[in-house]
Amino acid sequence: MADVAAEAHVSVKTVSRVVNHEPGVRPDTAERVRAVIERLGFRRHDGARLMRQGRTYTIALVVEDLANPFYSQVGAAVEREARIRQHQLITASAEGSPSRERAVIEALVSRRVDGIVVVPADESASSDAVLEASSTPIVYMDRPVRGTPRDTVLSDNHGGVRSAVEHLVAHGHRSIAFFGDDPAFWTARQRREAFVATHQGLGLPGTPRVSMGPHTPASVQETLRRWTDGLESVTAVITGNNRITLAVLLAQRELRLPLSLIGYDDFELAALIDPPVTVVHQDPAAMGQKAAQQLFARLLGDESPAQTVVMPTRLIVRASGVRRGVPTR
Amino acid sequence: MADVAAEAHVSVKTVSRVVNHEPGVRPDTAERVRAVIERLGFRRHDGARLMRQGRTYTIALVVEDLANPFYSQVGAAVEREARIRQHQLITASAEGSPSRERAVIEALVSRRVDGIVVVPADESASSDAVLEASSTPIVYMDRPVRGTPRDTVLSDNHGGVRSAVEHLVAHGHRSIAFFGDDPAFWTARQRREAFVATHQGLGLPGTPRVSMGPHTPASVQETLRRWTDGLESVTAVITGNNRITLAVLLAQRELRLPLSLIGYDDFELAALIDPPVTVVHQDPAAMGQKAAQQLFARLLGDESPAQTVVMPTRLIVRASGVRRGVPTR
DNA sequence: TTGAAAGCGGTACCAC
DNA sequence: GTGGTACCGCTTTCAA
Repeated sequence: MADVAAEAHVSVKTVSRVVNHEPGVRPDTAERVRAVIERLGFRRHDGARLMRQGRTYTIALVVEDLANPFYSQVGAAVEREARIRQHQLITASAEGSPSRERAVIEALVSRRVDGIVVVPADESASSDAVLEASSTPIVYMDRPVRGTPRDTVLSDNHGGVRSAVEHLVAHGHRSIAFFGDDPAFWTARQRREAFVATHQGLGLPGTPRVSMGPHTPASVQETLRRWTDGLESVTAVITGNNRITLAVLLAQRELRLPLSLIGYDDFELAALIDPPVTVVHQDPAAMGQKAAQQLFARLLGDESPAQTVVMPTRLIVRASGVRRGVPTR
Repeated sequence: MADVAAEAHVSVKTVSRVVNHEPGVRPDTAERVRAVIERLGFRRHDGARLMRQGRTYTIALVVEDLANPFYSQVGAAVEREARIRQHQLITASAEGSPSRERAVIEALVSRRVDGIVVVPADESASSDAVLEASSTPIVYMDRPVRGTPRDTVLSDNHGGVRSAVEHLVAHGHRSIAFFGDDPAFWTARQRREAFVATHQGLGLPGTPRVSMGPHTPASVQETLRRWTDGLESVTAVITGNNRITLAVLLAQRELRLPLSLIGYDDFELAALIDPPVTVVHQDPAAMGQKAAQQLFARLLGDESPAQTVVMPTRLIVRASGVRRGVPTR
């Protein structure tokens, strides 16, 4: 900028005015400056500018794994909200490790990102102190953290599972089982609780049959065999996520079990499986958008108390939820 | 930092030394400084530091759409390489628009990112001048650009299609058709050319049957009907990407056509479709990793001529490639 | 071992 | 309209 100023015989301040389209520069001066800028190939150094202004116009997204479709959809939505507002998005994976998450967040705070959206690795809010000290706005997604209330965007796990159970019951199922993910995950526990509560609430017979992860293809098969081997055979299964849906589909095919099935999370070819798979759809894009909007509201000065938003799920009815008769034994 | 210095009765330079673990500070001085840092909750401002050092320890990835599984896998791989090297990753979507891509890249250059990996929206290298002027290293992915040679990481489109055709021929197919994507895309044209070339190279009878996009479900059905209606009915189809594979599967089911099929790009439940779908697998993670490694090599001073790397594809054989008999008419 | 001062590349503030 | 200068928060350089 100093070079441009010298070359155009004006002060740096005037160059700055031209670059930033500030008023109060004579058109011919501005034109002369612009010509020099063009000739020298000058570009404003945003780092310097932002340092002076104290804002980086950058937000960050911290997730477990960017390649996971759920997170990548969240990422796309957050990036979009950022771009609309002339912000950049830094994405970082914590690979499910709280310590790595903490390190990542500390690095982001050191960079003075304006705000962070994070899908926390656990409920410990391990970087709370750092964030508190730096007063960097943060929005949690998908899972809440303990301690001070924070802005949080969750999915309606309870409602999602309930809609699945009700759909199956409406189609005549009375013996429904649940395959959940590792109970180390908050969402997995939520869905399990929702299943048990709905099971009891609807007065279904017997004790709710539940199998929590981590699962292996072998363990899924074994469990399915057990559940379908006997007088009170299970007639329908609800899964706790995508991966488990896949495992159950495979096991079911292997064992030739005509079980009904409702998966958690939609997947691209759900309509092409035979029968097409009915699923509980969480809307990751909507969740990401909501989280970003909440974050930007804070950046714009919203000082209201931290709020938790629960996003609705939607049951996408295909065909796998209808009664398929008693399993062959 | 000035605050810390004042509080610890040392100069800012000494604080700087402590923060950066530079030698030449007496242990007790360092300890005193550390105590103050702790008490004041001081964090080094990386923006200021990086400005002084002239490097941002940040790279960027520009793609069409982060939610697309191909790109999100690339993104995860690039982020991983960045994280390993203590860099941050800024991700940006250009939504397939060359002008938006240009704007995004200009913003990144203004931020002085150390380097950029980009999946270009078209072949025009629209931001070439900007990048050239700023001498920001860039690595192109998936598609080449015209003009000055640049570091580029491509997938072996020709080999991928050839392996598909050969697989079908090995299973007795002689009448094979190709559903490509919009020829506006370089990869779509590559794959079409590869199909035609292989078709002729293997001496298959007749003119290669090819339908290029953009496709709609209706157009795909119509084309399939035409291709299977007559004496020289097509017995196998190769698709140009994921989306088209899906469209063909749907149309095929609708029309009850027992066509063999090989899809381009693997997808999660390919093994669960009936019959399980054989696909040409490009390895997006490997491509992203390679591109990032190439970029970091440049950042470390590699001055060798621009190179183009072609990553191999892999045919994942399931069952949809075998002969399924003459279509019902 | 420690510190003073210049400077990175801009912007804020105020004078002219 | 335009310019001078302090300053953002840190590192670099060099002197003490």
